[in-house]
Amino acid sequence: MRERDEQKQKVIKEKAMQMIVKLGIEGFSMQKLAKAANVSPATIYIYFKDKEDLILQLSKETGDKMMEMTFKNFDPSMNFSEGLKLQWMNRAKYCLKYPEHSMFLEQIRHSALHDKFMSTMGANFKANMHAFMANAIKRKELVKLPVEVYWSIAFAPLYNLIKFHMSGKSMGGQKFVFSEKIMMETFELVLKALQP
Amino acid sequence: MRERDEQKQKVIKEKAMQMIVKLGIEGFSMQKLAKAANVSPATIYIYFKDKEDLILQLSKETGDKMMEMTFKNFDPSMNFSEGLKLQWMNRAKYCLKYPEHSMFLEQIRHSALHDKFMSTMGANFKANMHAFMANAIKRKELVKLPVEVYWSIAFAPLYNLIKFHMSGKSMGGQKFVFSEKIMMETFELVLKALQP
DNA sequence: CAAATATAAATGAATATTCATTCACTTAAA
DNA sequence: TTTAAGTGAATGAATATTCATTTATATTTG
Repeated sequence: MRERDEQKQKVIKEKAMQMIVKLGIEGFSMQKLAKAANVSPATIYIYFKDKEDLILQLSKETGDKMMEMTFKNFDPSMNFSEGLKLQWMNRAKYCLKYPEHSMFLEQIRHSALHDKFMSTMGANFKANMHAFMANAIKRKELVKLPVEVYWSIAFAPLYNLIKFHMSGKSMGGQKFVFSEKIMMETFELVLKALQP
Repeated sequence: MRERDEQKQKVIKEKAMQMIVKLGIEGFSMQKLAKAANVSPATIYIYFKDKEDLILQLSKETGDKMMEMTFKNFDPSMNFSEGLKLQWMNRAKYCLKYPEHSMFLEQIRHSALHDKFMSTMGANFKANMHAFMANAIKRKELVKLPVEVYWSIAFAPLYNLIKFHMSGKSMGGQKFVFSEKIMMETFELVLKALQP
């Protein structure tokens, strides 16, 4: 019996991600992928049921790693400003260390596959965040508000900065580069909004 | 000489937008569009140079209308909290009145055509926003900060709420419906962050 | 005023390419 | 020797775009 060449699967996944990031899902095809990964189109079908399965598997792995890094060293019982800051740092670190992965996830988020992807995503992420919020509100370190409002203020600004950074420019087309200084300046204002 | 049936072009554009919103750019094709709009594929090429031209024209028109509504009754010399509130109201109104248009623009924003689209977009939008910021800072109604930080705090939370609303759910997959109450609650916190 | 002409709109079928996927086959190694 | 990995070429459907015609109508003629 011949063994699977796991290296081969790795190359297929890497090239698939690169291709989706560069060309969008609309520009991604199995035949182009086969060429880029130096395998026969048929080989891809040994490792993945079909195109959708390939993209979903890739999404799940990437999403899991992102979640793992986001909650590294995090505990829902943490003091609010510390806990939020840790999450900002973790998220930023992930996006800057793996820009390709985070751009890939962004593509998935805006594709027709988004729902199928989300249904595989962590339920304990939700639990974690709720516990963190509830603790912070009880300790009067956070104003009382709906989760959606909380999330929108606590994280949307960070993701927006990262989006500017990724595209290399902000709204007018002006150049923009992310820095810890800019991030912390933004963080302090967000904290001001959320603290009682 | 036979005249162009402008109604026909209108139907083509409407169906194109619907199709892109429903299926994503990756699921959009000229032949499917022809069928949906009840015209011959060749007819589309009378009105548009090619597929890209069609999408870009549609994007430009949609983007222009969005900008127009966003800055309705707005003046950069307005008092800060009033001016920002007006923009929030205008943006929310646009997204809720034309959900299809705003979802379409969201698709374009995350497609390979995004750069070409942005290059056609308003330069006076940039000027407007800068003037508004500068005035507000001078009057000490807004803390001094880089445009990117300003934008990320001033608008990203609103767009995030709208995104939740459009998808009908928030982060955990929980149901979510936008309301003016929720919006104003968020707005007040954003204001707290941005005011000195 | 009506018939003829000119012109561009509109078309359905065709083209050449690319797509996802499968098949009959070869190759490596347990 | 057996088993599954791996293949290149094929399949049939879908893709963007064009072609040779037909159709409608504004203008020009008789």
